[in-house]
This record gives sequence, structure tokens and C-alpha cells, in this order.
Amino acid sequence: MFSLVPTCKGRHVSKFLPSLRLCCQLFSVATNTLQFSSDGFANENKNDDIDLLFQSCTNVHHAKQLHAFLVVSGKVQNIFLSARLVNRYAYLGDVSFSRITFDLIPRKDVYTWNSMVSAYVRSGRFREAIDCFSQFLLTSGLRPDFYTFPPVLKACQNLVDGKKIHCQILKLGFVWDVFVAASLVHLYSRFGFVGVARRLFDEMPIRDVGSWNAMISGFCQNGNAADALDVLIEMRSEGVKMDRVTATSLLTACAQSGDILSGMLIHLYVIKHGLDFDLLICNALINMYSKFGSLGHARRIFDQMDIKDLVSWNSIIATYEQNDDPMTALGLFYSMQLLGIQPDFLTLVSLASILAQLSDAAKSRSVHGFILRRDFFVQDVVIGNAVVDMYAKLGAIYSASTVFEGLPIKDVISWNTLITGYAQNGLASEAIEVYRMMQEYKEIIPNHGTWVSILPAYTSVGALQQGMKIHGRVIKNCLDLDVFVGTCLIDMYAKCGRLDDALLLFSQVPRKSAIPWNAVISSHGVHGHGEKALKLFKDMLDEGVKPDHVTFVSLLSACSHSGLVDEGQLYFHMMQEQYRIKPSLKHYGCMVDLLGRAGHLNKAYSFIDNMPVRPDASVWGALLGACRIHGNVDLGRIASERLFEVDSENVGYYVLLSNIYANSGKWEGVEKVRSLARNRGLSKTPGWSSIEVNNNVDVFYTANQSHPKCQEIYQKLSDLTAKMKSLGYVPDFSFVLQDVEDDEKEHILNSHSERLAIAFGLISTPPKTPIRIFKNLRDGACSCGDYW
DNA sequence: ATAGGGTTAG
Repeated sequence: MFSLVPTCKGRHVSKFLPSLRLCCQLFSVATNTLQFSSDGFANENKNDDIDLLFQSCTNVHHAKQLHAFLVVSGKVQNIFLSARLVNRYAYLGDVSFSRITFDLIPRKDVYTWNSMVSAYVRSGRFREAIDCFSQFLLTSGLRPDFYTFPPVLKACQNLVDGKKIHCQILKLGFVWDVFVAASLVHLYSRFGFVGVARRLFDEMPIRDVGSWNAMISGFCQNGNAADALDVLIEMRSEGVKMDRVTATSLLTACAQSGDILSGMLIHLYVIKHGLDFDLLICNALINMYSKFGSLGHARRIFDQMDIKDLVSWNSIIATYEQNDDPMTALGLFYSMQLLGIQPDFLTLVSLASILAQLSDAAKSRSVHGFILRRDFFVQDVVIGNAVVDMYAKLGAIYSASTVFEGLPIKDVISWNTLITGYAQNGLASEAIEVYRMMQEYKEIIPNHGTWVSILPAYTSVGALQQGMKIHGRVIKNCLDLDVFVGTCLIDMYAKCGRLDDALLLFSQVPRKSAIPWNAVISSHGVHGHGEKALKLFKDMLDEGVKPDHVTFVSLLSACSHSGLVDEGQLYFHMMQEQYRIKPSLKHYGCMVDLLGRAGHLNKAYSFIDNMPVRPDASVWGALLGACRIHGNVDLGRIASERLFEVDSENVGYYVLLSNIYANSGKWEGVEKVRSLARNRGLSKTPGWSSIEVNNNVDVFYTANQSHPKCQEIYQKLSDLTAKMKSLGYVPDFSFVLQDVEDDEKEHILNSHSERLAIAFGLISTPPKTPIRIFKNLRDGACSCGDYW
């Protein structure tokens, strides 16, 4: 027996009941009093009841009940009712049921087809919408009407498709319908064809706010806020008032282009016209203030909204997620759950990033599980990419790659995310391998994100020739003037020892933002050209570029590498007084390094004591490094004790301390530190040197024996040593930090990774070829992403 | 009964 009462579980019963009662009443109205015939309603004045019947289906479950009822009572034969089901299912977010219903309708009319096309458009399945429309034209033998075209135009994802549709519209003579014309205007402005959009707009016989909005929003979606604002001025001068749609589009565009002034003016307009409680406008405002970094404004708008929807929640959560406050973001997510609001895939995108920021591995895995259970991976690529990124940021690169493998849809960003993941986890050759695999997929077109992810990987192994190949491709794609790609290239040339080329590139990229400046200042600092770094900083100020916190990290570290103590202190004050930048732990670390390196160990120590924030491992590490340089065992011991209180996991610091002991011949200290590290399950990150010969990077570790040319390399080294000794070379054993005999020390010196790489370079290249050796574990070297 | 212009995103 067929039941009319839907089962209702959970906490919405009280909300649910009235509509359920209404639904039942209407079912009885439908069964008892409505007369159906094969071509429509006999009783015309009952249409209102039919509307109510459909509208009372507020979830897919209701719709299925009604559907079943229509099937059982045979009324599904009525194509109007079936088409309405198609619409209703789409409205409730289940297009697959729309399609099933649609397919079962035997004799489809234009309304049926229009309903199916718009069902696809409504749920964002544009490709299927276009396919359905083509099927309509080819198989139905029916003539589309002017209801058909607006959704179809919206579904066009490129101008070629759009132009085809435009031609069909011209042939059928629907151009002057207000809606069709507005859709065409929107199409052209969306793809940046300002002139065509303009001409069509000017030719429209009737224009309302909607027509203006079509043009303005098209420009906004094309990232063209300036043109959109020009059209706005024109629109207002013709006496047409901005409405909620105009405001929403423009706010979004201002957010994207960073136009704070216009954004706030529109906000004022919105308040003045009483639109400040409109849901969509508020959502757009939250988003805009979030992009401007004004968390307070975003939050105030959110708190004052009396009706909030899922977009509002997602927006406010993303606001905190993207402005480095993952704790607050997570708290908001919990409040949302308490209110019983179901998260969608965009909520989960933010949540993945939040948990990565909090490095909460356990919660991250449960987020992954949640996404799997809800089948969100098939909904959109974005969510898959977010999970890959989450695992990569947590250092679980194996999980990241497993998720990547299993993604049902992969786009170029998925690949970029995995490449970046490997590169940032220190696995450059894996990153390079992924990039190689990506090139086997013809449909994946690399974009600027690809270059930004692969260039640092090449840089980190010193693969200059490979990197230059990418530089070539970048030029071909006209992306060499992109700030981010350009900065990666500058960083690459600089790290590979070609500062001149780095500077040449720097002179070509747009440098209104601090990003390329940060890279070029840092590069000079790392290479010990402190004066030049200061000169570049001065140029930056002269060109009116505002330095940011990264600039000062680069600058302070440049000062410390060149012993410019006074200058460093001056800039540390300038940063706070003049630029109101609160020093971060990185800045404090630089200052300790600056003082310590120059030998002012006690000053450095008291500087740490006077810090207003709790020093972290990097600050103590800087002091420890300085103690090593100046052989101060006592302070070194103090620094390391404090250091291991805050971070006992980083091997680098154990190595430093053990080197301090070794330098002063305290071998029992060395042994103690080593066993401490061993007991904590830590092993030393091996140092390596690499050299690129014939487009191939060879990596050498100390005392490497596994290289195919091993024998020749050691032979070459011993020849060279003999030659050097005959010219008066005496090995300096102070760099050997092991307690062994002198001939063993000489062997250790001879098998340093740099020497192996040089010897390999000499035997593998023709005479007079420049040999460029690249080392990991470089002091003060940062990765490219640190510049922005 | 179906239609234009609008918010969140890796």
C-alpha cells in the first residue's frame, strides 16, 4: 500500500509538520476534486492548488512522494505535470531525478525540453545543458522559443559556443526579446568583448535595470571592475538606480580587484538605500571585507544579519581561514553545526585548509572520511584539490598522492597542488617526476601555477638547465612578466649563482608590489652582498614600493650575513616606527643572528631575554649557531637547553651543538648529544651537493660510493690532491668534526660531497666548461613561496 | 508551467 506520509527523522519535525499537513490536504484535493484529461486540466481554476502542491515539496523526499502518487494515479501521463516534476527536482538540487523523469516523458514538447535544459543550468551542469539543447534541436523536430535561449546562453563556457547560439537566435528572430538580448549582452561582456556587448546593448529597444546589470555583471565576472564602474556611472546618469543585483556584482568585483574605495562607496550606497539587510548583498560584503583583510567589518556584517544561509557561514569561515585565524574559523564551524546547518563541499574546502593550518592530523583524516561518505569528490575538483593540499601541508605527502591518484576528476590545479606538495616537503625529484607525468596528459594545459610549483623544485636541486627550459616555455606563454612566475625565475637564477641574470630579469618584471623586491634583496643577502641589498632596498623606497614584513626579514638577514650590525638595528627600528610592522619571530631570529654572528653573543642573549614574545626554536637556534661560529661552549649549552624545551625534534640543532663540542675537542660532549638524538629517534638530514650535466642532475652525498662513475671520481680526486700538495696545499683538519687519525681526516675531507661533485664535473665536461655546484642545507636560504 | 542580471572556491 502506498503511503502518503513521508517518514520524518531528526530534529526538524516541528518545522516539517505544517507543510506535511498541507501536502496531505492537497493530495486529497488532487485525488478527489481535480479532473485530469490527457491534454490538461479540465478544471482550470484549480491551478493554484497544483502550484501549492508542487511548492509544498520542500525536499527531494517530498517530491518523490508526489512523483510516486502521480505514477500510481496515472497522472504522470500528463506532460505538464511531469515537466513540473523535472523543474521541482532541479529546484531541490537533484538533477539526476529531473533527467529520469524527463526521459520517461514519451511525447516531449518545447516546455519539456526547456525545463530539462534549465534544470541543468540551475545546477551548474553547463556541459550537459548544451548537450541537451543540441539533442533538442537534432531529435525533437520542434522549434525552440525565446524561453529556450537565456539558459542556453548562460551555459556557454566559451565564446565559440556562444557565437553559434547567437547565430541561431538571429535566424529564429528572437534577438529583441528583453531577456534574450540581456543574455547576449552578458555573454559578450563576460568574455571581454566590450565593443560587441556595448553595441548590442545600445541597440536594445527596451532597457531595464536587468539589461544594465547584464553588462555590468559580465564585466565583473571578467575581472574588469574598472569598466563595470564606468558603466555604473553611465547607468546612474540615465536615472537608473542600482539594485541589489548591481550592488552584489560590483562588490564582488571590487573584492577581486582590491578596489577598497569603490567597495566602501557601494557599501555606503547600500546602507543609504536600506539594502544592508539583503542576504546576497551581505554575503558579498563579508567576502569583500575578508579580501581586504578587514576581519572586524566582515564579522560585524555577519553578526548583524538576521537571516543567514549556508553561503554566509561558508563566507565567514573562509574569512578567518584565509586571514590566518584558523582557531576562530573552526569555532565558527562548530557553531554552525550546533545550529544544525549541514555543511556543503565548500565548507569542507575551508575546513581542510583550517586543519592543515592547525596541523591537526587526526581531525584532518576525519574530514577526509566525511568527504568520502558524502561523495563530495565527484561534485567538484576543488574539494579533491583541497584535500591533496591539506595532506601535503601536514607533511603526509604519501596520503596526498594516494588521494590524488583516486580523484575522479583531475585538473591542472590538482597536478600543481601535488607538485607543490612534493617540492615543499623537500622531495624535489618526486615533484619533477610528477611534472613529467603531467606532460603526458595532453588535455592538461600548464598554467602560471604550474610554473610557480615546478620552478622552486628545479631551483632546490640546482637544475639550472631544466629551469631555463621552463623559462623558455614561460616566455612563449607570455607569462614571464607575471609577478609570481617572474619572482620564481629571479629566485632560481640567484640560487643557481647567476645573480646578474636574476637582476636582469628583475629589471623586466612589474615591480609595484614588494614580492620581486623581497626575492632580489634576499638573494643578494644570501650571497653576502649586503651593501647591494641595502642599495636595492633604498631603490625600492625611492620607487614608492611599500616594504612588507618579508622585506624586513630579507633585509635583516642580508645585514647579518655581511656583518652590518648597525644598519640591521636601524632597519629593525625603522620597521616598527615607520612602517608599523610588529616584529614576528622570524624578525627576532634575524636580530639574534645579526648580533651573534658579529660576535656580540651576550648582547644577543640579553636581546632574547627582552623579547616581548616567547622565543621559539628558530630564535634559540640563531644563538646556538652564533655560539658555534665563535666557539662559545658555555652559552651554546644554555641555548641548546632552552632550545630543546621548545623543540626537541629538529635534528639540525643537535648537529649544531655536537659541532660546537667537536670544534673545541670535547668528544664526550659530541657523543652525549649524538646519543640523545638517537634516543629520540632522530637521524641527521644528510648534506648533499649536486651538479647538472647534460640536462641531468647528479646528487652526491658525503663518501658516496654508489655513483656509476665512482672509481673515476675518486681517481680524479686523488690526482688533484697530489697536484695540490705538490703546490704546497696543506689540508685544514679543523673542518673535520670527528675524533679520528689524521689520514682518516684527510679521507673525510676528500669525500665531502662538494668535492665529489666537482670531480664528477671535471671528468664529465669538456675543458673550460663552467662548473656549478649546488648545495642543500644553505644558511638563510628560503623557498620561493616565502616572498609572498 | 519554462526565461535575463546576483554571493562562498583549490
